[in-house]
Amino acid sequence: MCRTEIPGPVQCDLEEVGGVNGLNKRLPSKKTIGKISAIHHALSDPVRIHILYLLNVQPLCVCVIKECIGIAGSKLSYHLNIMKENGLVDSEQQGNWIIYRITEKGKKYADETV
Amino acid sequence: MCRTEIPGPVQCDLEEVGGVNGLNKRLPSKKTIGKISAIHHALSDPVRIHILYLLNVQPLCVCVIKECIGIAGSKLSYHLNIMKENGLVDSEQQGNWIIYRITEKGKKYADETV
DNA sequence: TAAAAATTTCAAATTTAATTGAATCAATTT
DNA sequence: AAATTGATTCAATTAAATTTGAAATTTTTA
Repeated sequence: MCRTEIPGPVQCDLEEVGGVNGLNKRLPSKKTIGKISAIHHALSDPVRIHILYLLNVQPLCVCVIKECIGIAGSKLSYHLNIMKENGLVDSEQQGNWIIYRITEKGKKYADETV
Repeated sequence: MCRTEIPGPVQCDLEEVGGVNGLNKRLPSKKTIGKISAIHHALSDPVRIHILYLLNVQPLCVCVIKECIGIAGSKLSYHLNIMKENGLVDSEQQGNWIIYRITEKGKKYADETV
């Protein structure tokens, strides 16, 4: 890694932890890291956060979400789908409409402070 | 919004909340929504989650992070910078090295369950 | 069963993010 | 002060995500 010595405190802590190998053992698996980044990716767009907070108030059909946000239907579908794939929302057909609702998982993220 | 009527339960809840206007008033501001999506974007890459968990164990210089993750220096710099801009980590120069540490804000995200 | 409405799907175009390697910068050592 | 090392910056490239509008799908109504 570094040819010469690395800084004292970092060095000490690192030894205590078992060096680079020991450090790596303390980390989540590659798979887990992938899942974590994926859920954050699903939340990384303002449109999707907007939808999340809307559905945190009450379940809504697509046409009302569309009216609230003011975007094209195809665009809305695209974002709803990403949220659904990541378990933030789910949907149910009711007659001519499809009602989207926030999931328990989604709620976890709808209450965070910035 | 919808030409005919919207589904009963959605309709009722929506009226209670003050219609689309009332609903919109319950949401965070555009600015807040932007901040929330930005922080999630900073966490939306596996490399950055990897770094976050590394630094959650202990502060590290760039060369050790590089060794743990196994990526090019310029790539690492790019990701560290995004994390820093979003307040997940900060850094301090110590002689020839730059030590990165997780922030309080960063810690909040390093303990979440998937 | 044809027409209409709500929503989704698809392919193309656009935008944004990430990667790469060379060059640069800053601190340190000789 | 020149050479070395750790780290960042930059411009070019590649890759991924988002947007767009038209077409298709599903359900309901006439």
